[in-house]
Amino acid sequence: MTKFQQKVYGALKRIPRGRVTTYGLLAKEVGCGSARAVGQALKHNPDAPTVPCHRVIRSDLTLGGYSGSESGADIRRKVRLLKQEGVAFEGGRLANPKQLFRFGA
DNA sequence: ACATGTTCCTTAC
DNA sequence: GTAAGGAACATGT
Repeated sequence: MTKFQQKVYGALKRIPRGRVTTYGLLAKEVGCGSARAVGQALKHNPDAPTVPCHRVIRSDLTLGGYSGSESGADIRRKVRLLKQEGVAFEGGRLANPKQLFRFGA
């Protein structure tokens, strides 16, 4: 567990239910500025239920990836979880961009 | 829309 | 210590 991961997970847990964030915003929040580093931290997710990585999507409002795959049953589960929290996806994209959560906003 | 470059962190040799 | 990889973003063609 590195400090970077702690920061990423901390910020991730700060995301309220029914909202989602993007790799870019999350990266900016943790102070790295690089979404790829965040993706690495998320894919290493030591505690999946403690770290709602499914609440993190791409800046393109697409799902991006999940469990190391950009498509598959994992992605479907991700959408399902988000939908369960009130975040609907349409056409593989976030139906409501206003549900994007910005840190400090 | 597709291809290329950039940026930061983690892991492997 | 050096090299390669990754759930991305931005820019150019």
